[in-house]
Amino acid sequence: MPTDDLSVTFAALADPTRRAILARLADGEATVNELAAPFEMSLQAISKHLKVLERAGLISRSREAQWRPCRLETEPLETATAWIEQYRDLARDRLDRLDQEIRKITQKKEGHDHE
Amino acid sequence: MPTDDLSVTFAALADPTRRAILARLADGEATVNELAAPFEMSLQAISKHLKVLERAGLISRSREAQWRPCRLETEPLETATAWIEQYRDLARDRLDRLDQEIRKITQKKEGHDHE
DNA sequence: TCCATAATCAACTAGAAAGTTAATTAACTA
DNA sequence: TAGTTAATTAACTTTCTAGTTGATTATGGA
Repeated sequence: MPTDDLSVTFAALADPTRRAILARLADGEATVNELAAPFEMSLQAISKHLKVLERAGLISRSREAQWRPCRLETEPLETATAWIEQYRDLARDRLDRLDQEIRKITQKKEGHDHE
Repeated sequence: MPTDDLSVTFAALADPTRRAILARLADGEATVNELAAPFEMSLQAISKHLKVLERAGLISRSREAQWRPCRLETEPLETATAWIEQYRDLARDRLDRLDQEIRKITQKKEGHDHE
């Protein structure tokens, strides 16, 4: 299993239960039981999912009496989008340049056709 | 293993070798051997990574004689960033509102202090 | 103190992921 | 046709993941 930050972040996002938990947390803090409520699976399974999210830095947990409220942390989300966008943009630029080349060639050809 | 599109995309991105392959492809098409060259692992392993990327729709492959050039496909990258940004923005907005509330309360308190 | 609640830890299982080597397919080349 | 190159498929191993149940820890309340 890769252990670099980006891999850990993407791996954490690669599960619908964990993404649903993050979506819920975008609305505000919640306890483990609250987060577990919508799902069929056991509380222990949710606890494990939270551990994965915490390890990825996507959530943080405090302590209030016997509750451990979770909150969303956006920093790894920034890093993840930054990575994706970098290569999306590079690919886009390259395609734009290709497109321009094709246009140039096509225009030249059309010019010759008309003369 | 979850099989929904987003999970498949994020899982594909959760590996440094695969991300390096995508980074290379942002520069333009490449064959399997070209993509494999920078890595220590076997060609077969790279072939498997490419299969994962293809299944996620992150690359497409054509055929030219005995070569199968790979190209980057950006559509799943868009979907992935869209998901992330949605919840990042929701969380950001919520924090902004919280911040305003705190400011209001602090200003009221300060007002009273000075009267 | 005793009990209930919130959550985690421990041990286990089934299935998936990532790598290996060996064999196979497909296309070009002499 | 025989040989070479590009790439995939097959079989196998090791390690990790995601879930289970049962036991344990930590806190608060009667």
